Amino acid sequence: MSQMPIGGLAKATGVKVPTIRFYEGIGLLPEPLRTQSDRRIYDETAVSRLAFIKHARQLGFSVDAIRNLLDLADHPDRPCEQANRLAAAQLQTVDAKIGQLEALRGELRRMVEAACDGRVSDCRVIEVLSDHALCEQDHAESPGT
Amino acid sequence: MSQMPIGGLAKATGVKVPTIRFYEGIGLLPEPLRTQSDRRIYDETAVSRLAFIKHARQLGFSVDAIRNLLDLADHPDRPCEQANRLAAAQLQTVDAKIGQLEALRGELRRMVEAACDGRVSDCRVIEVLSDHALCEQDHAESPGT
DNA sequence: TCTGCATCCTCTAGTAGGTTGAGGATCAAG
DNA sequence: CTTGATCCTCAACCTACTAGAGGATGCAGA
Repeated sequence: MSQMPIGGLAKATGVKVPTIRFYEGIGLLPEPLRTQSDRRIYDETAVSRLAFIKHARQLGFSVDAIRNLLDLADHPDRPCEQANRLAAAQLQTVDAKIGQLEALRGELRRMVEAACDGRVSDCRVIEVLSDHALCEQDHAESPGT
Repeated sequence: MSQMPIGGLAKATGVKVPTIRFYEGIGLLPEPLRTQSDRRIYDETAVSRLAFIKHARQLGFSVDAIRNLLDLADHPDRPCEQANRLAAAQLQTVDAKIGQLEALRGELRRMVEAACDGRVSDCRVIEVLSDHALCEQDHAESPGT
C-alpha cells in the first residue's frame, strides 16, 4: 500500500507521470529509491509532498515560490514570515491579473454584443481590433492569457 | 514618412524590433521589401497590420486566432460569423479564467488574513497548502498564471 | 574623410511549465 | 510464452517572445 510505482503516485495525486519525473528533474521532488530494474518506488511521504506541490500550483505559485514553501514546510522551527510574504505576493499578483482580465472582458463583451451578421467589411469585431481608439478602457498589458 | 526601417515601425506601433521579426517568421507579417543592403523597409499598411496584431494580442487572442482574424480582415466580402465566433470564444475563455482566479483569490485571502507570526509549525499558509480539504471552493485547474 | 555610435542583419539559446514521442526494457496476467 | 501495460531515458516540441553574439551598414559631427 505504501510502496508504489510512479503510476501509483500519479493515480494517488492526479499528477501525470511525466510531470512527476519533470518535478524530480527540477528538484521539487527528491530522487526516490529504485527497484533492481531501476524503477522508481514511492511511499506516502512522496504523496504528501506531491499533493502540496499540486495544490500550490493550482493556487498559481511559481515553481520557485514552491521551492521556498517546501523548504519552509521542511523546517517547522523557522519563523513563517516568508510564507506569509509569498502568499501576500501571490494574492497581489492574482488581484492584478483579475483586474486586467476584467478590462479585457469589458471590451470583448462590447465586441460580442455588437456582433453583426453581415460581411467582414462592416464587422464590429474586426473594426475594434483595427482601431484601439474604439476601446473604452485601457487594457495596456496582456495578462498572459 | 511612409517608408521606414524596422526601428521606425517599432516606434510607430510600440512593438519591439525582435518581436516584429518574430511575427514575420511565424507568418503574421508578410516579408517586407528590402534595401540593397538587405534592410527591411515598411510602409503604412505594415503599421496598420501590426497595430491590429498588437491590439488582438492585448485582448488575449492567440497567434492562431489572430491568423484567422487577419485572414478575415483581408477578405471583407466574407461573412463575419467566424470573427464573431472567435470573439465569443475569447470572451468565454476570459470569463472562465476570471472565475478561476476569483476562487484562487478567495483561498489566498483566507490564507493571508489568517497569517500567523509564529513558527512554520503552526503556519496557516503551509497548513492550507498541505491540505486541500481546508479549501472552501474548488480551484481544480490552474489558470496558467 | 575619418571616427564612432546607433541601427541593422542572422542565428542560437533561453524563459516557464510542462507535454509528446522514440526506442527499448520489464512486469504481471492468462 | 506471449501479450499488453507500465516503466526507463533522452530529445524535441509547445506559446510568445526575449536576449545576446558577432558582424555589416548608415549617419552625424570634427
